[in-house]
Amino acid sequence: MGRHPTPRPTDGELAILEVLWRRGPSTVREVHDELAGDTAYTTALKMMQIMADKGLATRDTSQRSHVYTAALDQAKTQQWLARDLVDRAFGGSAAQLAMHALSAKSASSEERAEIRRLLDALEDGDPDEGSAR
Amino acid sequence: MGRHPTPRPTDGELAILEVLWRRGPSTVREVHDELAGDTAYTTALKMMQIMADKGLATRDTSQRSHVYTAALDQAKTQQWLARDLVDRAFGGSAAQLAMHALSAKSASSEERAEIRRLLDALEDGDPDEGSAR
DNA sequence: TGTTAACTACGAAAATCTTCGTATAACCTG
DNA sequence: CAGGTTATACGAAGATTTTCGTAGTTAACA
Repeated sequence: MGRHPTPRPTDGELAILEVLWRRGPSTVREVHDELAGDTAYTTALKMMQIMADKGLATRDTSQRSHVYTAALDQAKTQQWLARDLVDRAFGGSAAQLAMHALSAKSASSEERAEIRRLLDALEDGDPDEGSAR
Repeated sequence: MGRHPTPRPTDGELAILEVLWRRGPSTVREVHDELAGDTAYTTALKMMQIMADKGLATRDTSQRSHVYTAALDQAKTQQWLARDLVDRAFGGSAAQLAMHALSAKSASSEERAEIRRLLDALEDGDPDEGSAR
């Protein structure tokens, strides 16, 4: 089974995942109704079927209306998307991505404080780790 | 012509852009030789032609061997990729992306210090801007 | 109970990505 | 200058993404 390393979700899939995260397990109808765009019902259906095939979502087919659930929670997915971009475009440096993101779109002072707290926590965690691999 | 909003570079295109950034303006042969994978010369050629069509790269055809140049420098591209991911998967919050990236792949103490300096600079720039926009 | 409504499955089309083979044209070299 | 080398152009195939229409099935209800 799933010998795939789980592919990166496409834009369309990400939009559906967002609905699943917000609503929790949902039927195609429920997801389709929340999707902003004006796509046909069967488009959402097909995408969700493909997502189940790929392992991006799981589905319960015990009822007539199948119920889909995101395979990974939002935080885990965000983490993996962040790591993926770090590897593909930032030479593996998370700090580089963090800084480019903050430069591109600045954060509120509250968010900045939160980042400082995270940095403090990392500081405690490993006082010095250099650019380990 | 190219009235495209400049599409996101694909994985293959990003690999080529990385070579162009490292080497500066280069011919297809030069890029192909540096590309890790064992793809055919004409594959690199085709991709670079498409990149020129899309506006990801420009090319000088005055010589027999055309010379390609990345349209955007690495920093600008990284900034736009970061912003793009922030919008697609982090609800527009750069801070969220920054934190997920740092959690997924921690940074060295030196990098952490650099991030603090950036935060300080942002602090000065706009003492308080909340979640404006 | 016979229609209508709601669902899933299937197939297919248009776009884009990635991969090359082949055809041509231009350049060197002896 | 002939023959081999190196470039670009073109076209095409297989995969994937996004989009639906249609078909067939199950459920609801009047």
